[in-house]
Amino acid sequence: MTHELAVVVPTPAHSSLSGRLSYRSEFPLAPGTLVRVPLGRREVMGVVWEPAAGQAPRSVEDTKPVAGVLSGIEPLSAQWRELVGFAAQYYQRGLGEIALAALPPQLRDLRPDQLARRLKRPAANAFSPGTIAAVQLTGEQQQALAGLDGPGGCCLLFGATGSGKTEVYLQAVERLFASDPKAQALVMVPEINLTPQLEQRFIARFGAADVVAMHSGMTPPQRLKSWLAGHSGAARVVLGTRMAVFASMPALKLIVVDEEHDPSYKQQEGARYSARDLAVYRGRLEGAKVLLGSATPSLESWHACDKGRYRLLQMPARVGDAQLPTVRLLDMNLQPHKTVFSPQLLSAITDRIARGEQSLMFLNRRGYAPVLACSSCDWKSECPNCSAFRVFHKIDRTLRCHHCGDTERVPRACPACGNVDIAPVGRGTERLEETLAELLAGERRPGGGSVRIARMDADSTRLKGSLESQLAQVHAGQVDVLVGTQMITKGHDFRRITLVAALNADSALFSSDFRAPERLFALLLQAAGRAGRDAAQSGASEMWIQTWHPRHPLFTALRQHDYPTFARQQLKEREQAAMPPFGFQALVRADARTQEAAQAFLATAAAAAAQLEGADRVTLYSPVPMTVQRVANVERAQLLAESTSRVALQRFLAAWHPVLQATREKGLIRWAVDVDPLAI
DNA sequence: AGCACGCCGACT
DNA sequence: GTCGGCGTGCTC
Repeated sequence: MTHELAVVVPTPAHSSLSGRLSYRSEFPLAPGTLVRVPLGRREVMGVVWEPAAGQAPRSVEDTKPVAGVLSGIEPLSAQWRELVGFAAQYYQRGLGEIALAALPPQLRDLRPDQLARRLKRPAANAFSPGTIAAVQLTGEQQQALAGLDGPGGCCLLFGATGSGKTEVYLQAVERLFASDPKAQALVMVPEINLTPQLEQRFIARFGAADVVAMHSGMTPPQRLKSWLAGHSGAARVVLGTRMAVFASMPALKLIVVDEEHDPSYKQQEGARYSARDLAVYRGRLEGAKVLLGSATPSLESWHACDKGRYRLLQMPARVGDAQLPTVRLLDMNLQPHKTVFSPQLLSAITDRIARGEQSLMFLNRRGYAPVLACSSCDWKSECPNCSAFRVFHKIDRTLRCHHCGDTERVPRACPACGNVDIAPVGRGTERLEETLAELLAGERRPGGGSVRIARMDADSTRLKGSLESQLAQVHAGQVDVLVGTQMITKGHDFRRITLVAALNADSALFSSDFRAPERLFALLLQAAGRAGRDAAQSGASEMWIQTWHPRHPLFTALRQHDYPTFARQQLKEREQAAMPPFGFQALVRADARTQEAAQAFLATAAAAAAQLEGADRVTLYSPVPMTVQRVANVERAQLLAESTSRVALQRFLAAWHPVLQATREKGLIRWAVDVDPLAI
């Protein structure tokens, strides 16, 4: 007997094949079964799905038979399929695109016989039980942990930096396992860099056999192994980056999203989903508790607490009597022109050096200088392919475009007029390191040696293992001053740092992006959180901000470590402007040969949208070029859609999708919808 | 996305 | 006369 099957396969949303395809099989196959099917001239992996409601099946002669079944693997659960279905619908992507991207690549790439061999290989991890016992919780931590048991599925753990959120996560998982030995927990972190240290802590507590990691830095065999361990239930803790939100976990009972405010949870290319939002949805779907943690929650989550949708758990104090650092604002209007390090800051640094303490200088800009310019003509180091400047990297004497990767040796003389006097404009971490080294050249460490400065950014940590070794040097006290980008502000538990300084915070103050203040506040508070984590030194720990706008309300709130006041004020502004979380947005982005073509495509699609369902409740703005208008010789434009109703916006986007698909424009390369965009 | 087919410039 | 450029279109 022949069975009709609906199968999702990896086809991008562009083609009209974004839904289920019909195949036939001699045997009935349960939804969730992994299969290989012929598609055009090739064979791809697919997942059996439930048939689409109200879609007439194709005639049998139009369908091809399933080519093979991955029989060694249990079908994916109904909840997993529902999560994928929701993500595809909400973020306007193909079912198969999301489903297949959520599976380990080796499942797709391995030949059936190779896969069978992998499945037979015993998952025999040497049995190594956790060795580190739970530590005694503070009163606040105990209350937070107890609060998890309250009503409602989603809690926001609002805990100061250094308040011991990780220990709460650990004990929440521990208690879950005590009550249900089969239960599984999913723990998410925003960045790959943060997985190793968290993994260590979880392994120390629960043993290596129970904990697996899941992130894009792993090799394909590792990823397959982790995925299978989660899917079979053998791994009780899955720890990973945003991709882990789709991990198949049959007994999922707890989801932790650490640093839930972090923009990295929102994918910025391909399927632009928010792993944090999907985690909340998944929690409801699976009946699992969701614990969002942050010292500076997203305004979305904070607002959800205001509305009673999430429960707020608070831990304002640091563990072990450690104090939060004193925030000091340094008015740059009172400094001589072109001051980089004010004398006050410099003396604060040298004081630390004399005491054998460490300082951290935070500047969110890589390279030596963002622009190189000719002093006699108007030449600047523009990228030939992008509407952006190439950044001067002095270390290897290159000009590098941070958008398209274009790299060139620094010219000896101005390429336009031949003048040899071309100079760096502005300052990145490389130059900051250099300037600081000059300023501190005369200083001595307690032992008499010269001051040691280290730089940490994406360039200095590019090689595998260099991040770890650099961190180890800092921890071992071999560094006096650490200069770096936001990479150094996240998560790292530096014990000897008592001074943090932000050197160019102002640029974000007057950004046109309405989320810029929220991001800046989070970034600065997080940076401040690197100081004084050791209680013995925390009393003298400081966060310095050099600014031209010391009276800005953002800094006033930051000085008090007062996130709630900041959030209240921001939410008020957002409400008045009907911005998220009070309004809902989606962007359509278009890439084309010319800017005109990109905008024409958007304009045509917008004009055709007027008649659609829900169009009266959605505002469509005019197409505009993107901030960086051209990248790698592709022109980019975008169009904003806004509504006060999430449901109306969703309905409209669903109706608009086929219109966008049918819109033809010469020179158009691709387009994509970005629902709940982080930046506009 | 792949992978075809399809119609125009520099090579054996 | 062919090899190959990437523009357009299809895949149950």
